[in-house]
Amino acid sequence: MSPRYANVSEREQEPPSLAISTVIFALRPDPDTGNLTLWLPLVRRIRQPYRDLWALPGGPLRPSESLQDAAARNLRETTALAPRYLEQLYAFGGPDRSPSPRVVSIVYWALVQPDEAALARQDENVAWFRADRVGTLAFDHNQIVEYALWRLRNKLEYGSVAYAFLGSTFTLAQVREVYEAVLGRAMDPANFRRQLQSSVHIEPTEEYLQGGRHRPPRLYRYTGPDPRENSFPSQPPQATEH
Amino acid sequence: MSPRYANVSEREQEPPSLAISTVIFALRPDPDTGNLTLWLPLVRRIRQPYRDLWALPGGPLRPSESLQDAAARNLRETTALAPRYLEQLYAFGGPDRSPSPRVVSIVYWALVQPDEAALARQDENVAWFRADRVGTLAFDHNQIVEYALWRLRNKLEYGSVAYAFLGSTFTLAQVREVYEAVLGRAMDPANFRRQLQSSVHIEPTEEYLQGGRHRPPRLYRYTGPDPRENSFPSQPPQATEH
DNA sequence: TCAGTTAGAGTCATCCTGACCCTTACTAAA
DNA sequence: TTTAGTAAGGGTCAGGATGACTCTAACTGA
Repeated sequence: MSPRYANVSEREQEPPSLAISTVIFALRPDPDTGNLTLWLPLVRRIRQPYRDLWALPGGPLRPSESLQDAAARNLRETTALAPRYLEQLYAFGGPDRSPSPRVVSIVYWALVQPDEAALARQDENVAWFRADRVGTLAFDHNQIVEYALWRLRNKLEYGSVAYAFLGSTFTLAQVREVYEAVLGRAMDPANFRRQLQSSVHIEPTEEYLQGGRHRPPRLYRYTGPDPRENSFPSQPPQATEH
Repeated sequence: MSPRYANVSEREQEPPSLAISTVIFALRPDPDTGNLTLWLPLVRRIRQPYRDLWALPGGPLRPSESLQDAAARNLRETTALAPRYLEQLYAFGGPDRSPSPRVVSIVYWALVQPDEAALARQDENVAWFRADRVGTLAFDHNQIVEYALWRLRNKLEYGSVAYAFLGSTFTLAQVREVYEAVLGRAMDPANFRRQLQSSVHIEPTEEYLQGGRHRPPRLYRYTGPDPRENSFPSQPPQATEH
């Protein structure tokens, strides 16, 4: 590698560059237990620094695209996925998070449906990892994944993010599985059902899921606001002036 | 060629410039009613674009400082304030949010105590506005202020942000005033007291606030975690490893 | 000394939650 | 055809939290 600057002070005159990265979450059955668990795709770095370590997918911001568009494109290019949910996570910009030229990363996080995730590209340099077993990543990406997990769990308890993992109709047990996978703990099926049904954002259909081994469960449909609207840009949560 | 981007890198682009801005909230008595209300300082733009309009304080990121340090410095330089609470709000980077050269702004929000706020610099080009009456601001700063207000209200209901507005000891009525000012509605004093006391994060002292016109209230002390720790960088909410 | 006001404790009905139980409806095996 | 097993989905019950409200204590200023 050729040094770009003769010394430190020269290097420090250079403005920090800007990059967009994404943390992509999907639910997949654990190969051992068969339970749904959280997975995310990582890409192998093919150059220095941190060559051969795994890292979050990312890339530069193009002149005419918004931050969110850049994240969506980036995600599509590395994993061939079109996520249902895409939201800004945090901007990471410590002066020492990357050696040599300083990089400020604006990180997005995405949720994809299991069937989509199955179609994701996967090769020598793109692989899926269990979210709690990613190993040592390049840069500060371990921190970023931890933070994304924390945000995901927080958001789940709050609102309607769970449906971003699911299709247009789903059984209540499927919603419960999403919660159990993300929060990492079992939940009482009866109480969970009661809570969901008391929520306004869900609506029973007249259809039942056939083909299971037991009593066929009713299918439901999500009718609330687009889950992304919970964050920016959003409707003012209460009219502050009339 | 040395790597310019932390992630999968592509060809180099014309980089958008990066700026740090801050939304600074303080509580001040309303000049008309005397009730505590939310205020924030704005600076007048002295050059194009949006010349003579009010805007959020902001400035560039220096090479060796972290994003948070840049926000703190920026805040100190424009208002002479050292806030008790400073947290990242959002990164705004739409391609059309600023005419001509594209600017990506990483926005922080700060909470300062009323006595501090009274010391803030104030001149022809720096003035305080009621948060719900800022008028038309430069760039997309109206959106940013709206979003910061929404986040503030959300965080308040959740946790321990209120104490960032207060000194080291305070009466329960003062905490209630903070809530009423931020949420914009009156709260039952008795129920509010009960809720706060059931919270673990607060501790009675042996002192009473003298000099009032009525029965002297007991002073309390906040003993919970630093309110900033609720967000990133934070303790892992549950130990995922070990 | 008294009127006014806030501090702070307590009451009560209601709602939400977690733990638990029971019936219904289906499949697969006997 | 019968029976065992399991998930769906309905329900009960006790305990905790919440909102509306009342009552007494303690101080100041007139």
